[in-house]
Amino acid sequence: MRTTSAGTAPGGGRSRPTANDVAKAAGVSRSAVSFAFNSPEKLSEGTRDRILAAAQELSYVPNTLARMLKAGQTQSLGVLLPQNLAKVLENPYYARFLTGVGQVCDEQGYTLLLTPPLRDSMLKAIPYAAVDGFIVCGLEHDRGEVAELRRRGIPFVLVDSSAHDGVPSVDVDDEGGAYEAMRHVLDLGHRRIALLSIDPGPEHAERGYRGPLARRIAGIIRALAESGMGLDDVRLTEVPATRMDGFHAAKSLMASTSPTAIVAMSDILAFGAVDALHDLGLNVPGDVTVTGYDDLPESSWTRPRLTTIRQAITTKGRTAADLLFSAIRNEDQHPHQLLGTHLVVRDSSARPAAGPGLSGPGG
Amino acid sequence: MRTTSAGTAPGGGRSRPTANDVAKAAGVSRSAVSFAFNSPEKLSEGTRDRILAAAQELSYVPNTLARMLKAGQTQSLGVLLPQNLAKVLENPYYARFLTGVGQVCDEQGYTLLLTPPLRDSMLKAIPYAAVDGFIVCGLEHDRGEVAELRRRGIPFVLVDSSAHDGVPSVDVDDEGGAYEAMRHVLDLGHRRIALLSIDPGPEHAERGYRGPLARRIAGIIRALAESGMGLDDVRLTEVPATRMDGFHAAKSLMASTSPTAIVAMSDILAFGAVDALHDLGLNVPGDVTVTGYDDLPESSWTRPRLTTIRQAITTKGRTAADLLFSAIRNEDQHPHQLLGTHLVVRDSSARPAAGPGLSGPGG
DNA sequence: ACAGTTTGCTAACTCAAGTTATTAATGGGT
DNA sequence: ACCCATTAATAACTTGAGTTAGCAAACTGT
Repeated sequence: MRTTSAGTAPGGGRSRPTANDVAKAAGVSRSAVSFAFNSPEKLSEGTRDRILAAAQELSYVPNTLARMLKAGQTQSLGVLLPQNLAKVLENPYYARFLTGVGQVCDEQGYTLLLTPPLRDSMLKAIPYAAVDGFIVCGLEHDRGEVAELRRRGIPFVLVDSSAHDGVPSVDVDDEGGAYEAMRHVLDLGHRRIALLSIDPGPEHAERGYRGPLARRIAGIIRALAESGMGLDDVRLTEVPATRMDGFHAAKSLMASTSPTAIVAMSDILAFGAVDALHDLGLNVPGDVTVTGYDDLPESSWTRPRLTTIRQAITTKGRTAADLLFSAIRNEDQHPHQLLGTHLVVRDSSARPAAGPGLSGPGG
Repeated sequence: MRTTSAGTAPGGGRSRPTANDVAKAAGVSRSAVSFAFNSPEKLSEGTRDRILAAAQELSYVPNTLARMLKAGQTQSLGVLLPQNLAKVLENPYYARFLTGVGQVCDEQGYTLLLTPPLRDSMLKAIPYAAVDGFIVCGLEHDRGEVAELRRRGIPFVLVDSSAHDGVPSVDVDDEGGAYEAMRHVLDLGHRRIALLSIDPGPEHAERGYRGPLARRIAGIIRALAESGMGLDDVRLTEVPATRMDGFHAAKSLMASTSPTAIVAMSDILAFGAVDALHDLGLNVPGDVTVTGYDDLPESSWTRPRLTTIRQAITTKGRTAADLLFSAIRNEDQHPHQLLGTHLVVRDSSARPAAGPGLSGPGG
């Protein structure tokens, strides 16, 4: 006994009426029913009205899946995500990225299907997504997912991977961005520096840094090298990219090495760090310099306004979606897009209080 | 001439291989191919391996839509939205709501389909969403969309509507929340009050306030009435719920009536108002009291920390999704859920500077 | 050696549509 | 009255799969 709000059909039929039921009710063939909806000019006015009346009576609506199957398209765009929906949706970075994707979907009249890993596997999630194309987030080109998408013949675009031949992708100049951030802090004269970075996940041990994080670390190393330093000369902490983790990491950082500057690989982490420093009664940037990465909208609202690396996250989403749509339409287009980054100096960075005095670039 | 990355099939076939192609290649019937994947025990080891080998060779994968059609389920949950994807995704309120929905989807192994209006019509969007159920946001029960969902026999849950018989819904005690916010400001002694409210949209003229906004206004009126005031005694401004709009509205508000308190119907608007007041060199709450509505996470990070009305947005999303899943599973459950609200007093509200001195509750 | 069971596979049906080829009935022209 | 062109509707095919019923061959028991 189901107590669903359904069951309006006077015939008392259990399941939804199909075109067949309408055909029977109107005394015509099933083809005629289809014509009544899709090519009304092929039927006489009388028959058409009779069919539509019967459809109305039975409250018939064509089945969405069947129509998609026949049409060969879903009017839906998929985003293959590396994390759970809850994690992704509470992350402002993804909010902005998806906004960009959403802008294009809005223009094209497409829906947006968020596809998180199924039982911790992105690969397993793919067969459950009925979409015309995928935007794949944070995945290397040599992963099985790419092969799977190839076999399926579904158009796709990689985001935040490394540019690779034959695989369309949208990337950001992470190396340059991280370089600029570290260069800025070094140029200000800081030498006791903490690097607040993002946890590379369990695969890191076997594979090393991958994707954007690998490029950022490379940029950091380049900047340090220019000042005669190496990664070993900075205090490296890796935590998940949440405000809370940034908060706690900054606290334990201050308790141990007490750096004069904290270079965070994400604005969220930087916000948490600023919170922690305020909590300790320290002034930013008077006592400690903090820099972020991403330039989220919040970064210009916080006090002090955050010095950070601007990457056009929304543009990245838009570009990826544009690329994907031209792939879906089979248009030829340059498959790689590289987006720039640049330093935005605001109020959270300054020279160290009692610094060694040596400044000037090009150390 | 297509230059897609597809086309691995040695046969040179244009489209993706089907189970039929595999059957031909392996010299068996199509049924056998299906069995090889879904009930391997029904086939002899040799045949099964031969089929799987052929499938591998042709890089065959079962079609997602066809499987969904036959199975009668999509493993996907839909959210029917009243606004464009871009607008929704950049709105922190929705970010939190969808996080709640996402939590449940993660547990259930479901994907999440965001369905914005198609050509400005939520109704037209419904047929293009292949989902097992819908969460419908910000819609009254008497709208055509509800009827359409009924005809389709798709389970659904309304959110932010008004509780109504037979239509499952999740609602928040908006009347009580708005009452508390205004009560708090009145109790502090404020009498020159501005109400910074959300633009009710184009339908407002013919229909009046609807949904949560109607209830909030009602709560405001109740609180005012207790102090012998009416809506006419406060300055009412209605703008879209963005930080920028809050900023500009507060500026023009201060230029005209110069209220001692701004009661905002959304935290976002309150943030913008605080920005504007700081910009004018005014102190919050010293010169002007500001209260918000929603209690977004940001509200406890801003300086001053925002006095606001807490509504459990994430819980609302979770509850809606839970309700929807039990509807999908045909379990009987109480179809209405009402979530409470409560005042969170932080640092953005205080007695007016040179106020009339009269205080005490129960005015 | 023959009846009875088991194994292994396929034909035919199902999900629910859209589309092409074909037939039956009508209308017009000579 | 007969031929042709047009119209109106249907049968049959297509999208791509999963599932039941049933048939042939091989195997078992007496």
